[in-house]
Amino acid sequence: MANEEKDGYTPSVVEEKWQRLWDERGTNTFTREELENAEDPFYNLMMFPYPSAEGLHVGNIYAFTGADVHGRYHRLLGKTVFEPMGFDAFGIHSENFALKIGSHPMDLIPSNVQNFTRQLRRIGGMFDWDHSVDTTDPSYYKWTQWVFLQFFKAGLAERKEAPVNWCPSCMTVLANEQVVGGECERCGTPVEQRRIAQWFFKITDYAQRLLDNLEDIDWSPSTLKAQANWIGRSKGAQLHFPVVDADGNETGTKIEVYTTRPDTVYGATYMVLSPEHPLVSEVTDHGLMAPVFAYVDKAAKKDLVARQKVDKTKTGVPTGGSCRNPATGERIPIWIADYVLMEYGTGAIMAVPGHDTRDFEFAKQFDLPIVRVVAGPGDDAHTPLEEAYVGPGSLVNSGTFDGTDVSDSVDAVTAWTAEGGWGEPRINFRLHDWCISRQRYWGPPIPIVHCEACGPVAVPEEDLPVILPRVEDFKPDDSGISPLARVEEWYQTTCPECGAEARRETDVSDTFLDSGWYFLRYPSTDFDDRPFDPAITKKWLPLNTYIGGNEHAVLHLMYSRFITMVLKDLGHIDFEEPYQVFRAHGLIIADGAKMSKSKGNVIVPDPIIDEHGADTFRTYLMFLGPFEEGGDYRPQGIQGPLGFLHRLWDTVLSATDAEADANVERKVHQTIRQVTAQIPSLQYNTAIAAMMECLNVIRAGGRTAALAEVGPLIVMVAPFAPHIAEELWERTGHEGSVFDGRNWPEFDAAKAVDESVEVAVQVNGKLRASITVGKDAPEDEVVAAARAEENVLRHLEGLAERRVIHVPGRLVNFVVG
RNA sequence: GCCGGGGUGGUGAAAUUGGUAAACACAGGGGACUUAAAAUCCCCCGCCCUUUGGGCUUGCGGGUUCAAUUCCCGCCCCCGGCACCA
Repeated sequence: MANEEKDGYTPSVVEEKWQRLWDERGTNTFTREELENAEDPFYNLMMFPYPSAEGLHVGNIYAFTGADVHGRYHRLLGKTVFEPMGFDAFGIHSENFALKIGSHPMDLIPSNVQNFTRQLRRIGGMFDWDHSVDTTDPSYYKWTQWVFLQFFKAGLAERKEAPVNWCPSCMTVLANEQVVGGECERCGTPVEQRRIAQWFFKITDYAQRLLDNLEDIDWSPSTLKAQANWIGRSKGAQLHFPVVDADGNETGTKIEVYTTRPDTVYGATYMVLSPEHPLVSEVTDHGLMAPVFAYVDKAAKKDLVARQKVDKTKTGVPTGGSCRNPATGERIPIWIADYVLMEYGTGAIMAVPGHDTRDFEFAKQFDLPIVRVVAGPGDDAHTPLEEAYVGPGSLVNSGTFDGTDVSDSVDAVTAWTAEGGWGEPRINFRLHDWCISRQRYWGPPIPIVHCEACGPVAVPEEDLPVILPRVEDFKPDDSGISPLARVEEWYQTTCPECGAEARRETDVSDTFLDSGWYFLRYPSTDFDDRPFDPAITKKWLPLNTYIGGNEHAVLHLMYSRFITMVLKDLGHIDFEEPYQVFRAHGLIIADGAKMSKSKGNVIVPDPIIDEHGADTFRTYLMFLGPFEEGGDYRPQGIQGPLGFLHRLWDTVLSATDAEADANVERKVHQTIRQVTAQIPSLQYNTAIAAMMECLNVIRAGGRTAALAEVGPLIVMVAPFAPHIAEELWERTGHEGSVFDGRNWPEFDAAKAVDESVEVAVQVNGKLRASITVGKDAPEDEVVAAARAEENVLRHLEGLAERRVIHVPGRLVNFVVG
């Protein structure tokens, strides 16, 4: 073996032995009965990977190892820790990769999964391979389709038109990633928007609950913040602006606008409709139809990526039509501009250029009137505006509201608009309904049949799964929208309700639907007649810990929370938040950047494991920085943990049966205290440092250790280096696995107490000496000892002592002057 | 622009949330043991000076305090996410 060492520690031999024994003994896997009867269940999950052709890189291993350490620690506390692993293998990634290399995803995925599995076994993860999932397996996506049907039957899945990127040359829908500089990545034709019917899940119905529940779950603060921002609740008012004709008479039509600043309504000097707004043609003057529709057309031609880009200059056209501002009674013009989005609010705004930066910019561009209605400190009603003023102040030029502080003005003005019958309070969310349709091949078919007479009809549950057929030509091409729409023998069917000829839905569902419920499936993979068994689900869920990357802080975590909530409302489960505890891990940095294929700095784990072994590699990854922050991967750094494990091996195998030395024992118990406190809070780097320090004390001066001294270290190192821990556990006379039973060392506070402490002595805050005193020495004794130090005396000499500060066990500070 | 996270030796990083800044480790230097090498053990390792001592030092500038990496105010820079959300 390449890594054989003189001390007899050969990682590859030890690791192969224990990985084989774990498999043989079923150490990491549970039977259905074990899951049903577990006494102290602990469900420890990490986000499952997408099985790429490249295999796992060091960044993936880092995440999985950190989660595995957490799981193994709880196992050592005696819990039944369920730690499954699976594969999120559907989606555009796999599809595009298969297209690129001229292969088929149905051929690629199995070998990728096999390679991932091999790598995951090699790093010694405590994965229950008897309860794995692969989202592309019909036995899994059968239930993904079942989830869809529950939503459909509950009225939470609806079909509506939505814009997609459309390549007019290829006649196909493009994902945002396939639009390069506004052009189709394949043929270079400019991409436009097209509205097609798609399936949506009504997540917006749950927006408030998704927001409120954030209060009660234990997640990384940054993730909570990201979720709250994504939901984007804002409080304001919906106001109705009457449209007026050329003579100033109301036509009866009203334009609805949403605003978070109803208090600035006196400053609304024009209106803007989004190009897609239904009232565009109604408000436009006959003479201006041509330019207005040219503009609307141009906006539609922009692809969705370009449309969202913030341009320096705003564009727009006047309609010639106008509204009356109900606050001022003045007539104001109506414009069309694509800086107003149809998807948010009402698709129309009242423009307040004085106090909104975008409106200000637009007003300057088109020379529209700007009125000040908020006066900041030092301003009056006539102070000119050089830019939009959005700060605090009081209302001016606002009728009876003049002088009202802006902080109380929103509610006051909203109430006034409601009294006048032209407004009401309104809460808005930026969260949009979840479009789950994909006009693609590599996903689970949406289990719907379209019947001319009955409309969209659910495929009966007993007919699931709707199998994704093997289609050799799954490339999006010029024959239609979705690849499945070309497979006539597949989509032709009969209506489950009336029996007439009908057509299957040819869109597949979003990958986030696959990953939206997978945590429910793992404990129940022993059942093929139900998505999740009620008894097992009750025992094992919600999850105890979920660990994953912050790149999923929004979408995956939001969608899976939403699905869980709906399943609870439909009576399938009895909890609504799947992840009690979520922790985001940090990123591994290589050559100053996040590891990624495009940056070319990917580090492959296999050669490192070949050279040093999985235990050393794991320990190094956990040592190189705080787990939640990530850190720099430096190849040389592995020497530290490598030497540590070798020294541990040597120390344990040469240990005697002698009594533990009192000083060493104190260090050991201090270490137990620290490691026990730090592992649950994922402070792995300092926990490992503490163990290194402890071993240094045990070995100081080359002394021979007593087994009683090193014993606890074998167990404490086990979450990080499980193989060597097993081997040393066995060689020190234990039977079976260190992970069976509650083997975590007990902390004895009495044994950890230092008899004497070192106290810093300062004069005016500057360190002048350091003294050693008994741990409970009274203050006057400590101060006297401090004062007696020669170097302290010199600094006190001739100066008046004003104060003495004594922090027991830490310092004495003489304040003189 | 907004929201998060950061900025500490040659390097990765620590600091009990206001109490001796730099634990642990990498790299580097010196020594012991050894025929030799590896392994192991010991010592040095922020900067500067007039070196049994003294001064300076946690991105920059102020402040509070006996005491600030930690708290407050004002800046600069880096990383991640969102981005015309009215």
